Amino acid sequence: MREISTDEILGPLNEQQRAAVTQIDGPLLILAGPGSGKTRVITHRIANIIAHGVPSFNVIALTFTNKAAEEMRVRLKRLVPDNRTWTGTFHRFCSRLLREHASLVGLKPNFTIYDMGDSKKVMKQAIANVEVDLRHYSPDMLINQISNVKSSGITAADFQPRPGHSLDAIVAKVYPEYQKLLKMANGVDFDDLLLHAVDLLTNSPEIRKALDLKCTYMMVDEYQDTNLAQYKLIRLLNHSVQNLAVTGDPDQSIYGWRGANIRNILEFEKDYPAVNVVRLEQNYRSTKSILRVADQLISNNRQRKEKKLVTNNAEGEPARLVTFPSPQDEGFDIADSIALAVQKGERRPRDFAILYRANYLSRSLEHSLRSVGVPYQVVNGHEFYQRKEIKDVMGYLHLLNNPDDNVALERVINVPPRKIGKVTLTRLRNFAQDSNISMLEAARNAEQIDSISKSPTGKIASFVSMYDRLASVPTEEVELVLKAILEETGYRDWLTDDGSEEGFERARNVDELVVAAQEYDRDHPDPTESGGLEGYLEQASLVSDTDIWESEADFVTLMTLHGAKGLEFPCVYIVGLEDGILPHERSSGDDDEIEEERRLLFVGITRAQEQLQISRCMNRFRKGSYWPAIASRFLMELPREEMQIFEPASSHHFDEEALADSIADLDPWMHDGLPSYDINDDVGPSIEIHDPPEDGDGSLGDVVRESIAVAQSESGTTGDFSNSGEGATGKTAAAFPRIVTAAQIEAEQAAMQAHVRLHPESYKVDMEVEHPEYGIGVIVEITGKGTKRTATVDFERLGKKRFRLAFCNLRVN
DNA sequence: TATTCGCAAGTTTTT
DNA sequence: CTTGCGAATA
Repeated sequence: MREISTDEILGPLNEQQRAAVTQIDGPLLILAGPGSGKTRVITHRIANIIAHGVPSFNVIALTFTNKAAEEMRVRLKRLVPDNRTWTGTFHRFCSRLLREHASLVGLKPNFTIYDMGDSKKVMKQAIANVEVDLRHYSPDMLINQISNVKSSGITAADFQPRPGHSLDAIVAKVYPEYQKLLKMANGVDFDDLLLHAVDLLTNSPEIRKALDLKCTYMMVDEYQDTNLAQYKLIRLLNHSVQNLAVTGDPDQSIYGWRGANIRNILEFEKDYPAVNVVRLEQNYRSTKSILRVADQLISNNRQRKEKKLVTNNAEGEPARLVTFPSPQDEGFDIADSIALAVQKGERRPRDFAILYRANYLSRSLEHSLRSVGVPYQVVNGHEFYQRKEIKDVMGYLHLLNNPDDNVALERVINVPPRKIGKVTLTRLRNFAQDSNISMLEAARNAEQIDSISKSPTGKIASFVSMYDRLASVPTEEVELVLKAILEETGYRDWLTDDGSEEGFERARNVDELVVAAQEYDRDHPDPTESGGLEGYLEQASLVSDTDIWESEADFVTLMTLHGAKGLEFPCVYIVGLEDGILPHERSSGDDDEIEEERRLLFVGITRAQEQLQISRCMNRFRKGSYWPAIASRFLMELPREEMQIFEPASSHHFDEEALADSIADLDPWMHDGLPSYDINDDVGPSIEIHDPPEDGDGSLGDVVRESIAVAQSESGTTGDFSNSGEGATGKTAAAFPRIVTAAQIEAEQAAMQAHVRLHPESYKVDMEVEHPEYGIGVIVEITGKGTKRTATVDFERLGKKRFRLAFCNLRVN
């Protein structure tokens, strides 16, 4: 191993950072403000520990996201090229541990990790099985409650309902049943990964001790986000030796709703009395003015460890506080200003991030960015894996890897349709549960099940034999397994059978999955080292949304405030600062929850390096129509006197009722990404915030696209991230963000020019129109208005059909 | 008994 | 818009 010089490790550090890095033994609490070089401290500290003779494989670093783990791994490798330090997420750590000792917690090593949707199905089944009265609670509330119990490290056997607590009483019944079903399916949910690991280490002292001795130096990142189960896990692994260093920032604790316990960090000093506390307060990220905004906001929180934020960075521009009439204005204004900055050559798309409280808020922003021609990526990780076609194909993979996976079997047994229906399935399920075998096993013996009549038996038998043919395919290369599935089941052909555009879209997604599998195989050639089917499935289950973010590519980033934690951008827009959105209406209960929402905004603000704009709208689309929106209370907690404030001009002829009407009529247009006409025109001019771009001569978009093309070709050569090591995230995950490239936008616009879809009022009788399915026809009658405006079209081949013009896909040549 | 169609309801954050 | 659920239909 190469000798690392002390200079190399300590040189680039400030005094506080150095204090954290040079402490090797004993407990250490690093309170790290945003942008304070936390990752640098962790990696340099590990390097220092190794430099002092500790074998690198005795050091382990736990993070929350794969992205953070990956970054740590890469940066550590730069300092200590051939280290064998394990870096990864809690969940991955536990998953590894459980696969090794599965039988000790009643699992088999090939267990399935269920996502939320699948867990929900199991939960519904459990609820049905125990016949509880759910009149006063929804399944979602129950899922939540059980998740909370699990996050506290309480197993089904240990659970004690509080007397007189009706939800607890239900949990006491459903929780054990839910666990029973999971166990039968050889599956775990996310909470189980932690819970079972804690269970394992608690009940197997030898394993606990061995692991404790192996992990002699432990680092935990984002400690403020740990829940009780994670806390227990950490304690179990720091029993014999307490060389534990945790980093965190109570002001950035934003996962309380998930069971994260801010107490863990606030009381770390009580848990480990010998602790040394280091504060990293020097900020290297943001301008002074941005930092003051963050500081003043967070000072409204009572539950916190007082912490200063100081920086030597420039004063910078004042932050901007803007009020827009509507989300359309908000979107177009942001898109325009980004396009302008890119056009002038001041910025590149990747310098910008637009952050919001909830995913649905990205819609109008996407629409605007498209119209203006700015490439963007929406970081919404599970979206891809949540698609039906992807879940179906993954279902087959899961069933092959884990034949007990009943959820997967129920998902795929009749997809594509094999004429095996609900009733048959229920009988199969009941038989399996009664005989304590898997549903696949039950299917093998279908002819012995009295309740199942003759005709479905044959269908089931042919499904089973198809499964057996697939099961004979070697699982070392995921790509081959995937292709065999598509071939054998005819799934892909079934998608495109009806010739619809949607079908082709789905088939493309499936193809993308095959490409991802290819890449996975390439990056994980060794089946024993997380390669092969099992490794692939595990990784697919444990990717999160920020993991999927492409930092190298030149796109504007759209993501939730939660997703943005740990990242930084030169220019940040935070949108939707409205009561009910931020703070969110479903969390505006007590002070604690308001404080968490405030921290969420604090996280958003502190992502910004140079420019920050916070905005809100006076109207927001909710429950089918536009409603006046109230400004977020947080806006009054900002240092308004030093910010640039923009309100709509008073002369602006703004008629709320007319706006609501006009936009309600237009709503279908908002979602479908077809900017046939500019909603702005109906609303009136947007407020003047900066110089409006030159009138529409089309040159703006072109210039933007051109500079984007250049940027992309540059990043293509420089941005090759050669990730060796374990490659937890790897490129597989990187293939899935919803990216809209300049080329795509161009193609779309070209297509739109060829076939133009019109405003509902613009269609006239006798017009010739084209429909994607029915072909060419002539409008013979038009009635109604607004969204009810309906045309009757006489098609050459199929005769007359009626269409609601606002929704249909009729185009004029 | 499976499939398809129509209608109603609903949209926080995520490992 | 999307998803899920129930009723009609083949």
